[in-house]
Amino acid sequence: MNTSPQNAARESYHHGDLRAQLLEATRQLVEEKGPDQFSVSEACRRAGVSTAAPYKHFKDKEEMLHHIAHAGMERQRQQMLDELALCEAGTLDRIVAMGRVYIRFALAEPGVFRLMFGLSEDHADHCDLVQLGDDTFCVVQSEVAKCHGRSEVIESDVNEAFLLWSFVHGLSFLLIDGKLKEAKVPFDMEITLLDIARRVVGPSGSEN
Amino acid sequence: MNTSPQNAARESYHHGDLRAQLLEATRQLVEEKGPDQFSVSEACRRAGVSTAAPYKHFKDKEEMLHHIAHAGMERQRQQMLDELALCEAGTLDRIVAMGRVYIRFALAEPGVFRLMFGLSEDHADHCDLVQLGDDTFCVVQSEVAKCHGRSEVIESDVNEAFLLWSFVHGLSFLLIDGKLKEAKVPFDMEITLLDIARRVVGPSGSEN
DNA sequence: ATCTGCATGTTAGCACCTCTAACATATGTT
DNA sequence: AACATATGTTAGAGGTGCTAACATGCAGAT
Repeated sequence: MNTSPQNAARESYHHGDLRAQLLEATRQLVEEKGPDQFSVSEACRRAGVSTAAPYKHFKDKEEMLHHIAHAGMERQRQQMLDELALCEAGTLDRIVAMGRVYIRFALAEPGVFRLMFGLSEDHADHCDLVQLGDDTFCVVQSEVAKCHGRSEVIESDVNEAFLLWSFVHGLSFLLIDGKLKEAKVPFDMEITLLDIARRVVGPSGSEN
Repeated sequence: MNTSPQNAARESYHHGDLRAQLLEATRQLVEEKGPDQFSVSEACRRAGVSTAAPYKHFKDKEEMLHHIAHAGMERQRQQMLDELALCEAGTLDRIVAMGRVYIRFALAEPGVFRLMFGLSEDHADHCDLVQLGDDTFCVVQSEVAKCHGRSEVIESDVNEAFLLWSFVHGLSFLLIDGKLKEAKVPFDMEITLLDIARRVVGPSGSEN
């Protein structure tokens, strides 16, 4: 807790803010090198501590990454809520806005985005991540229902929300994996999102 | 080249079929543990050779995984062509069939599927993977055009094909990541695919 | 048939990584 | 002041990717 807890060079034996600084280093490295290439050692180097230090704050490497993924989901969710606050209620614009935020987040933080969804889905332990994702999904369902003039979510709303989610999720991955560069697909994000919203939250394609 | 190149216990100094056997072990491990958890050492153990042996056949770990991803793409592509051969030309069924194969492959071989798309998109080196993906994507474009009664692919076909790809890609990942378990989305694959095909390769949602 | 070259296996070892144990130092409670 | 606790350190075990140097066997030239 000396002059500058930010700087690596510290004068006191104790760090003062190591936990937060390790998490920040982890987040940066996940972005720079990708979740796979992240190493605890490198985060330690960046924070200016020994390689054993993190284990006073985190159970293991997985737990560090888990925190990053969790924070990412909360950031993404908050961005959605912020964007929704700017749109008129019950309009397709709100659907488009959520998709825009989803994809914008993926493009802005591809490393964290990959972590959020790529992190092992091994049942428990990560149930808070699953919970956060579900919460966000529920917001989408609710918006779809409102577009149809309903205040209650019915099964077809769930279905349409899930179609929308699949689409933006897939588009996000194709974009950050660069699959659309070579395939020379000329597309405008805003138009595409509106197009999809119209096609999905519109006249149904089948009786079901 | 003795009695059984399959069995780990070999009598001769030389293995006879190490390259193929290492690739098979790699494929198995990628499925069992996931691409991240795969280790060359373990593949060696499974093939019954020392940890240095693979480097007579492959440049590095990355190259081994690359082969698995490549083989996966070819398998997926072949499955698509096989399935297409069973469908009547110019029908939506063909679109549905391709989506079905895509998702079925992801569910059957999630490890390889992740590898196919998760493997570093670092420019060159993997250009053959990109090429294979593009080839498959071109087939989708062509099928979309045929559904519209065209023999030539025009820009709107590319766009619709890309919407379809995004959707099945996203759905595949959501499924193998188990995101749809907790969200209790009740859906029938065949109906959903047909639904999407109708919505996308149907009346456009916007003028563009 | 033998010699010799090359492909393909081995062991040894470096550098790096995760994580633990044992020890050191600062902090705050009594 | 004494002590318990939190949080840092060094040392090291065990795993991993990969290379260098050496060993073995196959195959073609003489």
